[in-house]
Amino acid sequence: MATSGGSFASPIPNDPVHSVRRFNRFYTRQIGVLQEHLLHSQFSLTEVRVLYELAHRKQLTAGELCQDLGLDPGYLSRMLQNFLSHGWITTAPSRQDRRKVFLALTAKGRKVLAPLEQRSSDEVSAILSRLSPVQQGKLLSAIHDVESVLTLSQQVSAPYVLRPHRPGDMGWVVQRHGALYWQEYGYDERFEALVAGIVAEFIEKLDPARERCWIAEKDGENVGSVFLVKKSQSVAKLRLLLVEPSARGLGIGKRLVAECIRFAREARYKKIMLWTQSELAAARHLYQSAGFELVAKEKHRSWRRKDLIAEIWELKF
Amino acid sequence: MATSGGSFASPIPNDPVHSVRRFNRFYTRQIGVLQEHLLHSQFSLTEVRVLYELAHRKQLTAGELCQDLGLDPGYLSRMLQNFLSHGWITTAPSRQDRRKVFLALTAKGRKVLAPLEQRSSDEVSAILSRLSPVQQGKLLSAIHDVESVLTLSQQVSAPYVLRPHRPGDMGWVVQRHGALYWQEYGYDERFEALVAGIVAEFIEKLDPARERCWIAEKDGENVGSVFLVKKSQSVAKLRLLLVEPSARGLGIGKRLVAECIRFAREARYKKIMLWTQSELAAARHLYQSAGFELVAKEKHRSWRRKDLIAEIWELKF
DNA sequence: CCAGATTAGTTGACTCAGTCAACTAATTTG
DNA sequence: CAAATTAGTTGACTGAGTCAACTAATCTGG
Repeated sequence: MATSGGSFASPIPNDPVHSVRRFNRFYTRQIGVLQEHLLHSQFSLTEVRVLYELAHRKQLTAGELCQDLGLDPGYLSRMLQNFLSHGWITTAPSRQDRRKVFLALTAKGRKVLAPLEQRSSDEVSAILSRLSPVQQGKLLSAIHDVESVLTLSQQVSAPYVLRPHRPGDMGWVVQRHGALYWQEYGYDERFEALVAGIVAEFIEKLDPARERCWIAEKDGENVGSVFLVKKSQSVAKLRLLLVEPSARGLGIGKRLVAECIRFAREARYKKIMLWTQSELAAARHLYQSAGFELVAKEKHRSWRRKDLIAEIWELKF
Repeated sequence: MATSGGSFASPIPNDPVHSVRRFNRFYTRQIGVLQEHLLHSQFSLTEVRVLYELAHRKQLTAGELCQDLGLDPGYLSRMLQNFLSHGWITTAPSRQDRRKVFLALTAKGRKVLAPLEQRSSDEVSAILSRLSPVQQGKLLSAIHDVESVLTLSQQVSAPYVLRPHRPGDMGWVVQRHGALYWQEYGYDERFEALVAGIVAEFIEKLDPARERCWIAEKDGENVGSVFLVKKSQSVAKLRLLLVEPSARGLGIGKRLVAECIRFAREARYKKIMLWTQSELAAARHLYQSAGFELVAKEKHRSWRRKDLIAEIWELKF
């Protein structure tokens, strides 16, 4: 493995971020050295990754490869045709969906991959063999710790995705607004009816170029929503921001608001306005952080509540 | 960070090579995710690496950047000119060597780099903040272990390089052959004289297209040698293979022989032959492993030794 | 001391890994 | 059942990086 620059015996900074970033640079170099033999193979790194996946998974389609390896479909298509022409893979059309083909490595394909796999193993083996048993155990234990800590952390707080709305979401938005605002703030079913009217109008009059709904999804479940709707040609409205309690603290709300703002700018609105209640502290904080300004307040009695203060916030571009 | 596929709780294979390779794939994905923001910056990954080095080192030349980052000089040249035109770097010609220029990041350059550095730190910080203090400590301890084990291992067995001969090497070859063969096998100074004659003829009659000497160097010191010389148009001779005792066991001898063979093939010889003594067990094993075949043996008395058996080995292409 | 070799960096021409968009055929959806 | 969407293909292109020839400066050996 390539030697890292400078003496390792120098004092380790206490800053964990610095330590992790330095480790990342260090390990990038290790991986670079290990992969160097691939640069001298007949395959590019990406080709090796594709062959590797084909060797280790069954019933694989091109679409899945694109998804999992982050590849351009056109690029992969050409790569697979090249592999086919060399006889390294076979294709079998899916019976369920004749657009899809299942890909598999042939014996010949395994044969061309085998030396690369062997070489990769040999290089790691060489590294390990330079370590004493004690040092080797220390290394293996450490990489196991790194992997387990990070993997478990990711499982605990798996990332969420924002996606456009799809059938079923509107009902969910209405249902969850109704339930949560009742639970958390005591707003009665008239609030839920208001939400239902908002989403009905959104769907009935949707202008996709200038209006959108985002749903936050985590582990296959909806956990948040926000809408941007057109108030006028130059003014947009941000509505129905909601994050499930179980998904709070992950930055979902902030991200939903940011997406709204981004889209509104793209759509060349001059302003976003929104109507909220003074007691929705978390939401108000998000708006404030995003640059919205409070421009109006008004006391009102609604949804079986007698003490509400409505607020209007605006963000000018 | 991206979640790795499958459950981590599955039994860990006992094979250390497999574990390290899996960790390498895992960590490549982590690093890939961390670097993704760079893909959306105005800089390529390589540009960021160059800017980073300029930010953290002084008295840096283009040649040093090429050397340390493995960059093509022409490519770097254009990159640096681009940086210069944006005002991100300055150049100062060296007083000692007017071919060289010293490079430095300007305040403007630091300004464009700063958000990327900040973003990198923020991402690592986000990861760390998702960990409990206990888990964070575990991670930091583990990466420290990985880095220290591998770094110390590399310091102990820093890689060697093979390079062509340069002035001074011939004397070294003669001197070390003389000393080592006397120490290890009792060959007297007539052996050293033989070696001197071989290297003298090599230099005097060198045909660089078809003859070469390789010197193995480790930590700035010569630790091995081998020569390939022309016996006839179609036959090459491998001569003066030597590895210092302190550098044995690292595969240097194998590598020297392999380089000879590679070069001989390139030069379109049909055969390599060599003359060795039966008692040079390590060398004989290397030749055998490389495909050489023993074709002749002859007892002889030389160099104050009365019991030598000379052997002729050949490798046909 | 000087011609030839080597080095530091530049310029011209090129390769190819990967991107983007338009396409065809098949499937899904309202 | 028409329109929308999806899986994969094809055409055209970009730009990160390579290779070789170049200029100017330095080093080396005779």
